Amino acid sequence: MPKIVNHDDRREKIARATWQVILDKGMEGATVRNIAKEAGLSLGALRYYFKSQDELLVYAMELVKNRATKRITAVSKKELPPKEMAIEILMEIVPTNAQTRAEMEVWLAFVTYMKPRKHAKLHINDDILQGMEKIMQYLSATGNLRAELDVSIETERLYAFIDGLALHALLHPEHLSPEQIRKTITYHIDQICIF
Amino acid sequence: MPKIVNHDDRREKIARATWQVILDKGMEGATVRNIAKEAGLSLGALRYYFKSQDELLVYAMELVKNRATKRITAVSKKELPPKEMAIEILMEIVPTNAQTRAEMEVWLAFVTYMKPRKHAKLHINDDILQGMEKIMQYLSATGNLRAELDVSIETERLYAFIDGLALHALLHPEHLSPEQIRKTITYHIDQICIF
DNA sequence: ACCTTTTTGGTACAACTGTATTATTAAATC
DNA sequence: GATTTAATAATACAGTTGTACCAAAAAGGT
Repeated sequence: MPKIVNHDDRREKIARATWQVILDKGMEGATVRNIAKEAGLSLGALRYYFKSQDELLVYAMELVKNRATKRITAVSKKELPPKEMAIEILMEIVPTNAQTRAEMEVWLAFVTYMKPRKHAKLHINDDILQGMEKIMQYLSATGNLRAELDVSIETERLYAFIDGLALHALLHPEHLSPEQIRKTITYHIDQICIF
Repeated sequence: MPKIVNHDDRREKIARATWQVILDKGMEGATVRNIAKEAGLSLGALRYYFKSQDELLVYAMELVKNRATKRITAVSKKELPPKEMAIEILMEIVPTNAQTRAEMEVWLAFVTYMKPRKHAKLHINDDILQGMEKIMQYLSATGNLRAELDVSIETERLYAFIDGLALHALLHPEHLSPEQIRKTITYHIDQICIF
């Protein structure tokens, strides 16, 4: 059993370099050579940590997913009133800063890249949908949700609303400031809650 | 002034072949050779109609935009009650059939492809935003909109909601049937309108 | 018939792609 | 210190890319 010093750290560093290259040059620019150059490694070194390009891309995307999941669960751990809690979690999904914007940009590039390639299925959105269900359930259980609403459709509506907002924040960041995003999300929550 | 028989028709045919290739193999597969093969032309012939690949891609995307615009304006010409009119127009934006799904898939692939390439700006979303503004304005002018609502934020909300729904319909067509899409859209319109 | 212009197919080329292979260095284990 | 393994670098290769070029064909006008 050989002692491996920092194998996983290196893979993560390479994944980070991959994100940067995708941000700079798009999915087409995510070549093994560009990634190796960004990571400061040789082709051979890169190939040692990832046997193929596909393995590298999949790993990099799973890391994106894990990061987002971690951020969201961290927020959900905080002690907040139901409505504020919902708003904070939703704000964590919509890209508002360079960090989260980069994450979603990479994710979107990867999704459209993988779309015509059947074999690899993506389950990222399922997690977000589950999050929406949890939020609606939470608001309902704490008595904040207006009683006459259809929870099932409202979940779908919130899901679409948030992802659309995220898409717009990504494609037109100059037209949708973080303050406007928060205002719009708060508005929606207020509309489906009592008061 | 030489008589050109069907120059524009050929360019449109090539653009259509480009869409098909993007649908089949993604943006990475949209090579001049693949497109020429799909269109049944030689490399030289293709190059005669489009001096560069960029010119071809831009032309193909403008055609997508024109098609969508035409479909929507055609619906808006119909004589319908305000709420039904709004629903029909919104249904035209969300991809519900193979045709419109293909259009949006190509558009999304193109947008993410062009994102890191600064020079070319896309104005497609501006048109959709203007459409949302028109719908809200129309609902408001005909007295269907609930009075206490903030029209500005409601427009942004509708905009995000529809684009999110469109994104979901594209990425998870099995989870969002046309009937469900119509039901969700109708629900949203009902929520912001009187009755 | 001739000539001009449009349209096409074929080929060539330099650059880039993912992957494979090799030799060499650094590190760990005995 | 010896030896085994991890890690790196360099190079090679076959395939694909966008673009350029050119000769042949088709079409149109005179």
